[in-house]
Amino acid sequence: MGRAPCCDKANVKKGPWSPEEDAKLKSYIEKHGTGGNWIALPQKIGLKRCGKSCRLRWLNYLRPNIKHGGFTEDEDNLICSLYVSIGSRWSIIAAQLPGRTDNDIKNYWNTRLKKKLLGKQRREQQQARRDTKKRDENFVNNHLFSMCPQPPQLQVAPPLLVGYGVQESRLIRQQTDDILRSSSQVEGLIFPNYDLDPHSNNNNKNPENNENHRYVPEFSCPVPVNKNSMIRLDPSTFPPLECDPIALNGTATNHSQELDKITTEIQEIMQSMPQELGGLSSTLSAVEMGNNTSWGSDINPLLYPCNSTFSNFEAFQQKIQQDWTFFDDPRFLGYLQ
DNA sequence: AAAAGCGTCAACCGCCAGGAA
DNA sequence: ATTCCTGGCGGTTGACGCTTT
Repeated sequence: MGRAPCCDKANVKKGPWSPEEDAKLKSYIEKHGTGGNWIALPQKIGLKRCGKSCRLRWLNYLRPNIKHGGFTEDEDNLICSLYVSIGSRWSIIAAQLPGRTDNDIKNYWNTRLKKKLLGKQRREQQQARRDTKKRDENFVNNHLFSMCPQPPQLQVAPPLLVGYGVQESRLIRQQTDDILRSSSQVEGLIFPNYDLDPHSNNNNKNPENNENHRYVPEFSCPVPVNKNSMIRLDPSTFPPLECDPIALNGTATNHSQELDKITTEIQEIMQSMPQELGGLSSTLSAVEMGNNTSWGSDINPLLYPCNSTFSNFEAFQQKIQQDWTFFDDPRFLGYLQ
């Protein structure tokens, strides 16, 4: 049995409000207030409207000092920045914009601002990718050795863990993310989280999601490597290559054994994780990865503890090449640029 | 000129939290 | 402690008008 309706739907008018209805509602509320009970209000006035409808009409249209349309540049900026930080909590956003209603702001965002912001973001990201690529090329070509007058002491560690790749099911990714998030041993991690993707329908529904995690825009991940974590999973545990990743999503629950194994593995690794994460300048290659590659929304968290020291760049290169051969795995094609 | 497509926005729907009974 | 009711909220719908084909 569903919930009882708040009013008798059959005897209630729906659709646009007439000027007469507006006048009745407005004059009553101006004289007597709402009486603290919207449901009872329409009967008192003699309006064949649902109480909720009256409330909405008053709050969004009839109430004094309401501004409609004509958003200023400042208001645009404020809405955008609030949206980025708190998501679609329109009532809170509206509270920062005198005279604006949450409904108006929501409509304005959905019809105009979103497109405007996304267009701007896309242009900035394209530019940032070009700039970063150039900067890193310059850095590697011209400055790396000049910055190290002594034989460079490059601290580097192989990736402790290698992330699940594009072929993995969403469920596995979700699970590993959840474990990483819930680990209190590692602080300051930034978790690329598709659930906070502003393009997603489900984003930001749960305020808890926003407390400690930052949204990392897709295709643009200037994430400091030392604040990330990387998971190495044994590629042999991955689903077979010929699996269609989309189909896999639908059947991921059949892989419960595999999930359990991965879960245990990750938990063990998290327990042995150092409190303080390293990640000095020696994480160059990883930085390049983060800034230069097309991670897309499948970006994985990286953890990069420093537990090795190299006396020269060649040794560093060699070690990196060994450790990162994982990425030659065809399953990660497209994962790196 | 008519049809199709698109953008806008008022209004509705359904869920949830919190307070009253 | 539980149930019920209401207000508040965010997502979605659909009417309307404008633009494009």
